Amino acid sequence: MTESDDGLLLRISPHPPARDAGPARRDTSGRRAAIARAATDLFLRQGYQATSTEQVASAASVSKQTVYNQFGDKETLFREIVLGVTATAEAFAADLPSAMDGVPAGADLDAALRALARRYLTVVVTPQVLALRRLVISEAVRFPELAASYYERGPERVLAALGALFAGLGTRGLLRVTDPDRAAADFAFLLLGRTLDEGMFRPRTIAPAEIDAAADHAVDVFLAGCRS
Amino acid sequence: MTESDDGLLLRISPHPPARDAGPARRDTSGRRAAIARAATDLFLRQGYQATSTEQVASAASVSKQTVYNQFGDKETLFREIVLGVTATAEAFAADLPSAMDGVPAGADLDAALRALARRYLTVVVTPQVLALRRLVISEAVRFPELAASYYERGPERVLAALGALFAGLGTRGLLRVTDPDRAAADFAFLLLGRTLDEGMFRPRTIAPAEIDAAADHAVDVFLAGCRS
DNA sequence: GAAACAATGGACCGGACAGTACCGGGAGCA
DNA sequence: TGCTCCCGGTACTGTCCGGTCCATTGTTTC
Repeated sequence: MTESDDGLLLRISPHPPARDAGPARRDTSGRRAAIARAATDLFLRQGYQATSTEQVASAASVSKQTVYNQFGDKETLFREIVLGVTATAEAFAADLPSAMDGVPAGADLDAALRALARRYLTVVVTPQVLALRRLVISEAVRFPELAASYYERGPERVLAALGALFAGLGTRGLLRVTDPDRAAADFAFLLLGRTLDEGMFRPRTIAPAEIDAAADHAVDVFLAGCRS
Repeated sequence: MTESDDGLLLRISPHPPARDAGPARRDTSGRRAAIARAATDLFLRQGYQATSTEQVASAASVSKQTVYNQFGDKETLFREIVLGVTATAEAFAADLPSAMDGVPAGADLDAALRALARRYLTVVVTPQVLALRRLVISEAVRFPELAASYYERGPERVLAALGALFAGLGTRGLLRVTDPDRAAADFAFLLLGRTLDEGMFRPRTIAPAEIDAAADHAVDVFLAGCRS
């Protein structure tokens, strides 16, 4: 609670869903955002069960009643927080397909893939992303529909975008791909698998050099299988 | 609580650590094992926080006091359960290196790798293994040393055994490997990545045909990179 | 057969926490 | 400026759960 890392994009809707009619009487949206920020920080660091609504309230410099007025109950708050943070992954997935539109020749494909791999891995091993994964997995039993929604909007959407990307490279003759979706999964898990898996159990900081090495290696192995 | 799937190996020590001196007065080990079985089932299905010691006791047809006499407190019980189930993975890892000692020629390498991949994937997507992973990840914040221990004895040990296997195949000239550990991670995550990742968020049963297809594909891609 | 001993089991305690009731005070309106 | 409405803060309630206490029972030994 001493410091909160605000490097995290928040997509919490600034208006409470119930009372959008009528003029805002007070500084409602500011408080709501403050609660969302505090809750995001606490949930990601401590998990759902371990954070009490009182903790959220005091971290947001707000009373507990305000939290309940804004979000209804703890489960709703949690859902909004998780979906809000998940939006970050959606934004990344949306950028992926366009990332390699400009690749002209086969020689540059290598470099472009390496750059893409580096960007991808860098985002995924972010402490916030790892913490979100841990959080969603932790509550997958209690909130199965939330876990499914996260997977769909996050990892699966990224895989789909990657598949579309590879399909495009295939039709342009730059890559020999029979099944773009499988190729996407191969690429993704060659790249992320080890780091992501270890990151679930042993939090540690990944050095940039390590990221570069992993990205280069993944691209090497991947291209060995489907260079055209 | 209606039924407990007992397909899970349990390696809980049948004797309480404190009183191994003196003759056992009652049916101590039986009760201890029953508690361990019930706790394993409940922890894997519901998680640590959501299962109360009373639930464990009643599922084991035993009183709460007996649980506390046998295991001290809830945290100790949890640690023993997790380490006990983890022993399953250790047993698998111990079998891996010897799995391919008898591979004679290069033609059979393909088939042997496919069989290995199929066995590996089949074990890892077991509901019990997935549940254990989810459980350990869930409590990684509260029990960091347990998470580290699980990772070390489970996934990391399997990767090390796989690395040793590939190193052996390399020296025998059957495979072209520069870095056996990296090759092991590549193989493992090509094979498991997608299924394992999805399994964390969306519990579903994996059809045997799906396992075969994934195993064959993983071996294809892997061998494309390091066939000698 | 009896006494001693230890584990057992049901009742119990203290704390934590989600959610609520009620009152004070500030914002809009006349 | 005064009135009204509604939001927010404090204090509270009911519940659940981890852990403990003590009477009881079954076992072992003499």
